[in-house]
Formats: sequence, C-alpha cells, structure tokens
Amino acid sequence: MRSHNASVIANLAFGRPAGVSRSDLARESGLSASTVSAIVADLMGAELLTSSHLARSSGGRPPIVLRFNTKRNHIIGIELGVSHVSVVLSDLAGEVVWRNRVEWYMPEDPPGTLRLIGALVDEARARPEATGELLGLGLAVPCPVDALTPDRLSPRLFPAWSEVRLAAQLHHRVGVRVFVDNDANCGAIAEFYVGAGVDIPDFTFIKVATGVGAGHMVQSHVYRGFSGIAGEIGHTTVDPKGRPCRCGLRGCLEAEIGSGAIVEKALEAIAAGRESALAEVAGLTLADIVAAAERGDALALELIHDAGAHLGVGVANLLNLMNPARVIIGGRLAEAGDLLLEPLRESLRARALWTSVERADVVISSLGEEQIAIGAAALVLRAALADLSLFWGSEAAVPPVSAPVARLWRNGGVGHP
Amino acid sequence: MRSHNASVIANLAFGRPAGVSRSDLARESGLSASTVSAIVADLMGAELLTSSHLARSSGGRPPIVLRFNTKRNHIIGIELGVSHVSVVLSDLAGEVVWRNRVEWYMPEDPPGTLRLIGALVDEARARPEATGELLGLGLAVPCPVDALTPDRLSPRLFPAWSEVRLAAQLHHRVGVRVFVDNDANCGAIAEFYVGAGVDIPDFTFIKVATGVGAGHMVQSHVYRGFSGIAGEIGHTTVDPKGRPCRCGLRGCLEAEIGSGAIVEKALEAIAAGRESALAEVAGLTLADIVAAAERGDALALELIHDAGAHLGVGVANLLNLMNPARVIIGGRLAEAGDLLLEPLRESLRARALWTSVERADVVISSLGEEQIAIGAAALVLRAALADLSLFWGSEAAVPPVSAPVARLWRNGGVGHP
DNA sequence: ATGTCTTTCTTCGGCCTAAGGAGAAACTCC
DNA sequence: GGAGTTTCTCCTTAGGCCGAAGAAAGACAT
Repeated sequence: MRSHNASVIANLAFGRPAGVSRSDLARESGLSASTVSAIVADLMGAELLTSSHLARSSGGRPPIVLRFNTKRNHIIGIELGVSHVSVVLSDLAGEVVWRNRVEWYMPEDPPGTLRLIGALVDEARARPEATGELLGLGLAVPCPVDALTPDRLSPRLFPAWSEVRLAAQLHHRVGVRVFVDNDANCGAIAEFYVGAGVDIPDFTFIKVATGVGAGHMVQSHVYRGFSGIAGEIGHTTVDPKGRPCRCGLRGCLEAEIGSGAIVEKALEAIAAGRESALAEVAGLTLADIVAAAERGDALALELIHDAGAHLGVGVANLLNLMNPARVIIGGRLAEAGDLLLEPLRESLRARALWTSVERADVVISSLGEEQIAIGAAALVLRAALADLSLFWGSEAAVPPVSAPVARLWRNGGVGHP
Repeated sequence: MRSHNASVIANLAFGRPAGVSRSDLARESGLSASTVSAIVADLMGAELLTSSHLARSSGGRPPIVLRFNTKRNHIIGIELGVSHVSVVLSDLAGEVVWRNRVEWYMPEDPPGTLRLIGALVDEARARPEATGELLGLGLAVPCPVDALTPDRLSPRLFPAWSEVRLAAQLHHRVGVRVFVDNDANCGAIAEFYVGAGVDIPDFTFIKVATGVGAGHMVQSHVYRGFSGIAGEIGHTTVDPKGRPCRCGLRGCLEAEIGSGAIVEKALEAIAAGRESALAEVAGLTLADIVAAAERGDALALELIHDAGAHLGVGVANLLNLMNPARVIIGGRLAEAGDLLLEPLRESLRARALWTSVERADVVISSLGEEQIAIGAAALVLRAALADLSLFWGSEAAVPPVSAPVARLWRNGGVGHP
C-alpha cells in the first residue's frame, strides 16, 4: 500500500521536471496532505526527491519546490541490432549523457557479442557522466520477445543464439538487473518517456528500417498480446498482389517498404533505364535514397512517396483496429520526414470518411539514431518507477525480468484484477 | 481498500460457480485467511454470497462451500439493432432466464423506440423469473460509442437521434443505472463472462452481420482506444481492388463479407446465369444463403467460402497487430459454422510462416441469437463486480455510465496508474 | 475406540498507514 | 499591522490486514 502510493508520488514528481509542491502532489494523487508529506519525507530520505528553492507565493505560504533527483542513478540502454550495437548512458530523466555505436554483425557470434556489450558497459560506467549507482541495464533486441522465454532470442531468426541466455549472462557479468524487450516496444517506451508519446496513454510506435515493427502503448502500458509478439505490423498485408515477402506471402508492409525492398525497387528502376543520381552510387542504401530525395531526385522521391502511401494503408488498418491517439514513425525511413509523411497522410485522407482515421495524428519521431537504445534505458526507468524497491538496492539477485509488471500486489491490498 | 478486496473476493466467487471455500479464496486472492473470513461475512450479510453444504474433507475439517448468489438480482440486457430490439432477462451468472425479440426499424423513430424499450423492460420485470431487485440496464447500440458523449448515438449514422439522450431517458423511465456500449464490445463482454472468452484475458470478438465490427478484450478489459472507437475492423482493407464500400473505399472487409455484399454477390451470380437453388428465393437474405450452403448448394458454398477467405485476411492482420489469444466469430454469418471456419483457417495457414498467426485459435461463438443482448446484461454485471457498491443500492441517481471503469481509487490507496 | 494429524475457519491483539484537524510557517493584500 | 491564504507538519483516530492461537470437524493409524 505505502509502497504503491510512494510509487504514485514518485511518478508524479518524475512527470514534473520543473518541480512540484507537496500540495500539488496531494491534489494530483488524491492522497491527503499529511500522507503526501510522509511519503515525500521517505523519498527525500532515499534521495529520490530533492527540495530546492521556494516558489512564488500565490497569496499564502510559498510552496517548497520538489524535484525528482535525476542524477541519483544512471542507466545504460543497449540496442542490439542485427548489424550494430548502440549504447546510451542516461540519467533518471531519460536524458542521454553519453553515447556510443559500434558496427557489429551479431547473428553468428554470441560470445563476441557478449564481450562487446560487456566492454561497452564498462566504458559507459567509467564515464564521469555516470553519476550515482548503475540502476540497471536495458536491452533492446531485434526480434520478438516471447513472454514464456524472455531471455532467448528467436531461434528461428538467430539459430546460433538458441542456447544463449543473454540477459542472464549480462546480469552475471555486470551485477545489476537486466530488462529485455523487443526493439519496437523499446521505441514506444522511449517515446512515452521522452518523446512524442509523453502523456499519451494510447499510441503506437512504428519502426521502419530493415524490418517493420510496431510497439503499442495501451493505457500507458506496453501491450504485448497473448504470447508477447503483438505489433508485427510488418507482416500485415497492404497489397495482396505486391512483392513477395520473406514470410512467404505477397505484399506484406515489410516487403514493400523495408529498406531492402526500397533499395531493390531503386535498383530495378535503374536497371530498367530510369534516370537518377542513384545510378552513380555504389552499394546503394536507404540512407542514400533518402538523401537523394531531399536533393530532389525524381526516382528517390517517387520511391519515398510510394513507401509513404503503402505505409498509409497499414496505418489506416491500425487506426481502424486499435484507434490509438497518435502514431509515431521512427527508424531509418522516418528520416525522410515530410517527404514520407505527406503521401502517408494523403493515403489516410483517402480513408477519412470513416471512423478514427479522420482524427489521425501521425508524426515522426524526433529522438534520432539512438531512439531504440533510449527506450532500452527507459525500460529500466519504467520498472523502477513502478516498483521503487529497485532503487533501494539489490535486495536479491533477482533474475532478469522482461515483460509483465506484476498485476497483483500483496500486503495491505491486492492489485487491480 | 476493503471495498476493493471485497470486489476481488466477489469476482473469485463469481468465477467459481461450483462453489469455493474460504481457504480457496485466501489462496487465490493472496489475502490472509482472517481477512477473507471477514470479507465473506460482509458479503454474506449482503446476501451476495451464500453458504450451502460442506464439501468432502481432504484429510481435515471439511470446507464450507460458498456460492455467488446468482438470484440476488436480475439484469436486463437490450440489444438495439437497426431493425430489431432483443431483450434478455438474466440472473447474476449471466444466465438467460427469459428473452424477447421484436422487429423494429429504429433509425427514424426515437420516441417510439423509447416506448418500445420501456414496454419490453416492464414486461421483463414482471416475469416471475425476475428474482430480487433489478440491478441495472445494459444497452448495446449499433454504432461506435464515443468516450466523450457516451449517451449519444452517432449523429452521422442516425441523424434523427442526434438530440436524444437515450440512456438518460431510460434511466429516468426505469429508475436504475443504464450502461451503454457498442454492440461488438458487448459481444466481447458476453464471451468473456459466459462464452468462449472465459478466463482469456486477451481476445477479440468479431461480429459479422450487416456490418462487421470487433470488440477487443485486452488484459480482461474492453479496449476502446483513444476516442472509444477501436475495433472498426470492417473498414480495414482486405483487397484494394475489391468492391466499393459505403465508406468510399474499395475492398473493405465489410464491403466484401457484410450481409449486403454477400447477398449482392449472389444476385449478381444468378443474374449472370449461375445455377443455384437461391434463384428461387424471393427477398434473398444471408440466412437463406447459409441454409442453402448447408444443403450443399454450390453457389452458396462458394459465397461462404469466399467470405471465410476474405475474413481470414482481416483476421491475419488482426493477429499480427494485436496477437490475441483467441478470435471469436459471431453474428449472422457465423451461423455457417465450419463452412466459414475452414476457408478462414486455410487463409490463415497460408500466412503461417510468420508470427502469431501460427498459434491462432479461431472459434465460432456459441451464444446464439441473443449474444449481443447477453453482453449488454454482462455490462451491468461487470460494472457491479468491479464496484460492489452498485449492489448495495442506489446511493444516488448517478447519471448513466458507459465506458471507463475508474482507474484511480481513493480511500486507502490509489489505483494502478 | 482413541489419539494424532490435517485442514478449515474464527477470534483477538498488534501494527501499518491513511485521514482529519489543529496549528505553525510564510507570504499577500488591504 | 492585521486578516486572509496557502503550504506544510504534528498528533490523534480509525480502518483494515496480518499473524498467532485456538476451535471445529473430519481422516487415519494403532
């Protein structure tokens, strides 16, 4: 009970980086002023809250400004991509204070990957920006995370990893709790804490890069579905007569707008004699195409435009099915910005006669290249804010957790069923 | 706090119609035996629980069997369809004890509709099966229910109703609380309490009749999305080159498998000279087509088969996006049973190389024609089980509620954020 | 038959913690 | 300078959960 209310207060304070007074907290939490005072005293004793100056009076005693102590701990977030590893060091506000990125092809070398991550973590911890204790390690992985076996990469996508328990080994190596989640879910969490999803309880984040995946926030929680693999928007059908997909079907969203597909389309067009600056580029990548589009290359523009239109179909289906308040687009393709958004919105407007599509609010993520790694860090932040005992220290070497925040709590009450 | 735990206990007892002992409740709720005893005493005092016989001993004192008193109150559930009104009288187990159905075209006559519903409610209350007090009225309406204006039918679909506050008027007329929700959401709730969704926290119910709509249960709660209109699966695209839809697009699921579309397809085929028993039928309806298919008529079989295949595309998209544990199909078309399910599953299997589709569990609802009305009744049951004070009586003429069960509770704790 | 053990349920005392009121602190406005 | 406000704290009260002890009722072994 007390710990739960303490968590509520901590969350409120976290959400008010400009500072809050005790009476604000009482109003917003619905708790009594005396209870709030007691909880604040506890949290200040634990150095989770600090009180600074007095605020301007509004006709009475001026309120004491409380702030969430964002420097009490640091967090390390790791994005494990198929061909790179990104690391961010963040404070408790989710602010990135240091970053690093290494190109690394991970599918076939688990031990090397583990060593690399270990070294990167050591490097991060040694930075002067790493204030306080390390609160935990967040890890974003490039495949669905199954609720039953959170600590195992998909054996189908990464056969070499099938026996590796990555999080457990990292836990052993680093000595702090490790939280794992899918990259798109991490993206959603990043947006929820420091991006375009702040204060929005229901939104969807779509990552469009090599693959296309979505992370859903539903009522301020990551929605994982029955077996933890919700969000596979990449394999929804947007054109039954479209390009073949690695999943065996035709016209999956990923087969149309994944980096590989767009590059292929470009190469096909060039081979067919189409004029374009892209013809000059050796080892064409999506980044090249986006850059060319920004310089006005007709073929590149057309490719991005088509991608936006296709994405619009998928987004329209998503809006109809789930009615999120906002859709946030991230990943490599999102760097095209308005060039992508314009045709996407147009494709949505064509469906605007009906339902939630017309209230659609589609934006591009502004968190940049480390977006997913930031989300991995926010994974830890989220867990700690939901269960403050993570702050009070290593009560036990609890095995790494991933998905579910416990829905039942004991001792003075049982949680929402 | 107490009231919340009482609700937990009541829910557990409700979920065990065969009876539970106090120590079972303690085990399953995580509360202490003494607390459970105290709560049970309260609930028995309020006649919500009754104790009957002793169960067989398992080597010690035999447990006292407690049962949820399903006859303490009755509930009336109303399905307001476009062309009919269904009423069910149910007990607190969601068991239908009386039913009635009237053909009635409702879009243009709000006052007449209100009178009709009033009369039906009076009739139901007068039945001897209506034991105890009337707990509340549940109302399923054939359009999205907006979270901001729950008590207003969609002005776009029902212009004549735009100024009518249906639930408020019913509340005034009948004197009990009225709960409103969309028909597909009611369908989902019906399945959750007495159908194929019992004990499944994440599933989707799809109603395929004139329109096609879905109701999502997410973590045992109805998911309504941002503006309360999630579940518009009828307007997801399953074939961009398909039939025109009333929404202005092509190949919406509803345009392919809604009753109207299937009947039209049948008429077109007959007009094109296709042989079929359907050619004899005047005023062809979907029911005729389903019946003919069951008798082996080739055209009818083909139509149902196509519908199943199209539905499969929509369901596959749903599975990929949301990964529910189960998909339950209801509505008129579902009466085709395996004739529909077979091609649907085949259509899914074609997508089975990837993700959640392969674990798909698709079934047909078995609740029959009153399914939606049962869900309307379950709406009341659900609200009362979540907030037992509804049982203790009319503390106030609270205005009719619809969507959200409060997510924050006071007095001894603040709810899950 | 009798005693022991097990399981279920109740009673009682203790403790945690939230609420409420009184009061102190610190400022504004008249 | 006084009245009024707003913020915060201290103290008392009370709700309600828990644990321990005990009572109830049967199984089972000797």
